Amino acid sequence: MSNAYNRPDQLSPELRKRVLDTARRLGYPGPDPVARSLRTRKAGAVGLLLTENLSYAFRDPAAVGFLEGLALACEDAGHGLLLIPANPEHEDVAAVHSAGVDGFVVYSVPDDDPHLAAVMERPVPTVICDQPSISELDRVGIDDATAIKGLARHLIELGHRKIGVVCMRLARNRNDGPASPERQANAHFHVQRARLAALSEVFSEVGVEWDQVPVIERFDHTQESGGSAAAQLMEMDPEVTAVICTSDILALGALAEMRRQGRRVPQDLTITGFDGIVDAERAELTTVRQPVLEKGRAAGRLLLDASESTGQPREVVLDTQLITGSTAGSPRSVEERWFGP
Amino acid sequence: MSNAYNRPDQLSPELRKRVLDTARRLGYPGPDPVARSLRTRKAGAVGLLLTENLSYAFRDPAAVGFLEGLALACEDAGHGLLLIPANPEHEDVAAVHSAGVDGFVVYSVPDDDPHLAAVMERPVPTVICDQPSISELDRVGIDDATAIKGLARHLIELGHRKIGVVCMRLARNRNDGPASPERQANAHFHVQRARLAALSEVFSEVGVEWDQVPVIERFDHTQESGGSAAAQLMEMDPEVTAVICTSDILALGALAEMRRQGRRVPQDLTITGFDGIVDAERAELTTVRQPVLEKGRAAGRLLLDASESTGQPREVVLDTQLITGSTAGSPRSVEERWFGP
DNA sequence: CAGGCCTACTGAACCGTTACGGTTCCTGCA
DNA sequence: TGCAGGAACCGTAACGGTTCAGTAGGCCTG
Repeated sequence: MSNAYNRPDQLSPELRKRVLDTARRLGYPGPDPVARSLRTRKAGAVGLLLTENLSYAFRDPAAVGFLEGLALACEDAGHGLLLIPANPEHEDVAAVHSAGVDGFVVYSVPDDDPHLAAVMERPVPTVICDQPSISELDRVGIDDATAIKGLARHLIELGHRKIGVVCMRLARNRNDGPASPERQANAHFHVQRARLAALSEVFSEVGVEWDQVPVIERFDHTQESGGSAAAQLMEMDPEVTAVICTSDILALGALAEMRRQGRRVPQDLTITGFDGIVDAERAELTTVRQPVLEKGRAAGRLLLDASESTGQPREVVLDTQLITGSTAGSPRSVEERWFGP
Repeated sequence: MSNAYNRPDQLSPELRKRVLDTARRLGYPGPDPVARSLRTRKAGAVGLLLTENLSYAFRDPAAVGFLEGLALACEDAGHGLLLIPANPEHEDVAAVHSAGVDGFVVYSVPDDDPHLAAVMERPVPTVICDQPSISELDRVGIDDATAIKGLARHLIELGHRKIGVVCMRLARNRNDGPASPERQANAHFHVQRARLAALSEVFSEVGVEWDQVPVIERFDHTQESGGSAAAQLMEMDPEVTAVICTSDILALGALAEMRRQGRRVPQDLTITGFDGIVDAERAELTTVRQPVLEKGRAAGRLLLDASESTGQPREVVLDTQLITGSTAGSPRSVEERWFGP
């Protein structure tokens, strides 16, 4: 029966025609993809898990770039891309359990996310991107420590010693405000943890005590969050000369808010970002560019590549690039800052 | 067996525990989603078909907005969103046949697309968005004619009579250049056809002969296309005082190219777009805003709403809004244009 | 002419789950 | 003690396609 559809060489043309004709006459809608999937154990789709509302994937430019790359890889392999609804509020893992996919790409979820646990229970290949650092799984990412160290050294060369940090959420529970050193060290988002640790390391080398460095955390990843976090930071510690943000979105928000408050950037205050999104380029933000599209594509390739025979988990580490824009400059002395040059 | 997983109320807690324990011991990975789909006749996912490379969905801001809205609706219903790879070059319909979904959303495909035909053969509900106008199917869109007529009347009031048009692809075959009236009338992209027809109607009312109006078509929907199309247009007919683009992307490209050529907008030339994307706002483009996110959400709702009992195909028409930016002004006389004011 | 082989086609088992009906067993009431 | 009724549990039949073994018939060869 289904031979007529899929294996034209296995039967004579006239029988095939007869079968197809009667099938049409009977209103047969063609082979059922689900039944085929069950039998062949192939779904022809890749599942994407990310720990935000689904629509977030389309709001964050970095995520959009990643998705574009992933879509590219899927397309090459003729696979579909299934966006899995994983609301971070509800711990409803059903969507992961009911996703008919040949593998998962996990993007930017905390290492204690129940959805991630559910994915790992599924007997399909999985590629982790950026966020959780799980040793047994294939992984695509950047060297966060090295990347942000380059940025930090740049600021140190410019003369900055009084710095502050604005970072993205560190754990699944909301904490909009200062993040204690413990919270930093125990962060469930590996990327944020690595960046903070690297900053701590580099600045310690030049005598900056990390406990004294204000780190403001924001749960929501929006420009508004960046703005309010920067405001909170400057209120807590007005002597800060440089605000390091762990994402461009936050940095752009901080930039706008600081300028709104009448501070000149970079004369009065240095602001830096991370990611290298298009809007950052437009704003001439000093930042670290990471190849988001390539990241997505690499993740897809890793997942769909059949030559995964090696039992060893594979790892792809992509290069980053320091972008010196116009939002970082030398700090002015305190007198200058208060009384003008 | 699977009762233990899905129907805890049907059996006693200790049996459930025993079953689950032995299941784990035997390495049972949990109920198979594909088999469940087959049995329950539900896939828990919505398929999205669009006639571009998959990654295009993430490059065009209007498409991204649409996707965000669609994702929102899917999320509410706990459904996944499956992006179906439908390469417009290959007529490979297999991806449509093998998509395990409960329904399709078709976005912006030509009405003679083989993938669309394949979707219609599948016995699942389908919602059309914007592009193909198929009478039997549910549909979400805007009133393209009315929307662009408002824009056209605005230009007419400003005094424009010598206009040119830059439009997106009109059919599946590539034609980068002038589009003949026949090609316009036979366009397989309903939206483009409707807009051109509406423009023709309105300008005819004020004595403009449509055959004389240059319409430049571009296959690729990029800013580069918009720029080169505008250049070609002005070369063909230097007396044109207003370039109407059928998308913001094209308009932004035209704007950049015309300014690069030294023309002042709007003093020397008026340029308008369509869609109302963020970049257009930033560029103060005169355009028509359409609610792309709402469109996606409406499509999702329509598809997932069980109350589709009425045999009648449903239709949602969303409102649009004329945005008067700073890229449209009164035309200068020919003398002024050549010799300065 | 008989035996063997190849082609065209048919039938049945299996993929893993859910739905449903049937059986057992226990409790409560007369 | 007998019986009704319900809760708990179990067995089995689909769901629809793929695959593979098996069969019939035709053709070639010794």
